[in-house]
Amino acid sequence: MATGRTHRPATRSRGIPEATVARLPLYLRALTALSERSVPTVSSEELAAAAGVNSAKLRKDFSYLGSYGTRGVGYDVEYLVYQISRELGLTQDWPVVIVGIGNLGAALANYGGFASRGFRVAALIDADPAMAGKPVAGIPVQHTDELERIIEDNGVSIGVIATPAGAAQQVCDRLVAAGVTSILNFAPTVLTVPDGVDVRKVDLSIELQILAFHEQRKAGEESASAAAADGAVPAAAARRTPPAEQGPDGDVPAVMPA
Amino acid sequence: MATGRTHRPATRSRGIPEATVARLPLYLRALTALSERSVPTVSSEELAAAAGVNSAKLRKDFSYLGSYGTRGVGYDVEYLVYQISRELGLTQDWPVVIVGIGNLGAALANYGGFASRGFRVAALIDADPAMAGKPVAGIPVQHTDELERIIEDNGVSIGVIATPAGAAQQVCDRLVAAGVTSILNFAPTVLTVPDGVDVRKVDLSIELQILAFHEQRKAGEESASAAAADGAVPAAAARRTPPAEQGPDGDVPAVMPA
DNA sequence: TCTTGTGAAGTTGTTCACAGCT
DNA sequence: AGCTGTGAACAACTTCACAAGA
Repeated sequence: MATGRTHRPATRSRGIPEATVARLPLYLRALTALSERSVPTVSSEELAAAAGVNSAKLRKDFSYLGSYGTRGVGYDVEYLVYQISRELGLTQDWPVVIVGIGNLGAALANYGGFASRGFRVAALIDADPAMAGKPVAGIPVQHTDELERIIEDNGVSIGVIATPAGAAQQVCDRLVAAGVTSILNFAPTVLTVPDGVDVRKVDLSIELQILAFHEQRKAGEESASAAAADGAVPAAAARRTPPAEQGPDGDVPAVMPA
Repeated sequence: MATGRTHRPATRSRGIPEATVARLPLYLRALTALSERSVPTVSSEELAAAAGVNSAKLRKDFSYLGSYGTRGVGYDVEYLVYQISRELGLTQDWPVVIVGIGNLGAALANYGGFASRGFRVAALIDADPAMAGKPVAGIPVQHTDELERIIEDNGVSIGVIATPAGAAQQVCDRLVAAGVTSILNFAPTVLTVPDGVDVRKVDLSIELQILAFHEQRKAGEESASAAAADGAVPAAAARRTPPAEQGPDGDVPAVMPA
């Protein structure tokens, strides 16, 4: 379970850094926008600006994919779109199931960007028998009893969990047992999965807490942390202040692969 | 290391690593669960397991907050809950506005975990006049025209954007102009903000694409990347395969502070 | 004895700066 | 002349391994 990182399938670029993989969708989005405006080529500087990163990072990222640019000119937009899509596996069809069709599940089912790239909502699954048959985003909700059959019949390998926290691990176990090997978890729980299964998590509450941390720092910039380590709960401090000198820089995980 | 830790935690936390900050909410959740079961103390090993990290990392993380543990014993659950809450700024009240009350915005408004820790939905805002006055999650939706007044009246410093991509930047600009300094962005766009404003983003599509990347790797483990860099689109490859030896290890950003 | 707290080593990610190609 | 691609320096983060202390 430790780092079994000794695979080298010979050819150059096996082993794209995770940080790079995480940015490829960003580049792809920016490139798609350029493509729609029929822009033929783009420099690392321009593309980096559109994606919100710096150009050195972008060039380094692309260097892991191969030498797809032209010195003195830039990158061919269409070609890059294709290469990145291929690298991400978006040239194939990914059937996805969403489990837990509450407010969030319904929102996800309705989310357009879903279908836009290779992803197809193969089924919506909910534990509430009253939901069964009701269409959400044009797709009839099916009961949890059908879960295993649906996974098998559709060759689903990616599952989205949008259930309450209490049900998430159990749903996860069933998904994995049925053959799912990638899970996107919206439930506020840590999921335990066997090796070989990826879990990514999205947690609103965690994101807000991280923002609150920085927000608090902005507020108390010079007010020394005098009454600090004690047990005394400080009476509500000032909430709004003029923005501090500088926001923090650098990205942060919100994710937990297995 | 940097922190001179002799007797008084005093100026403890100048510069908690971002990676650590991002994990504090995770620890807090695990601790809260223990607290509810009236567990008095917990070891780094146990707590790490509950939070889904390894114990060395957890101890290192806690060491940035101060020496809150007892050697040979572990950590006092209640005390740690308080210390982390305080560090994250959750001992104060954070009024939050949600802009864009579509499927997702409504889901967020209904999300329970919201209120559970210091966060309070101060207002829901939507551009559709037909929505105005309608209650969502018990809170009446207000029109975008009111945005600036709402921010001011409630001293809001955290805004959540759940609008379509096209409207996000404009909404963001207005939020910032009105005094918001932290933004959680669900719209699939890169937001540009002035220094001192934090942006975190949550993007379903990006998460799925990252999963697809790893999923593709699992499938083609030994099929050499023969027909690789060419322009030829490979006919849909096998989709399901037995899990590979090892899932990838290490976390990945899904976020973009400014 | 047991578990924390932490230097030191190792790993991954970012930025610099410039050689090399068009 | 301009822009990519990349080695090398730097910075952040993680893991190791063990001394210190309850």
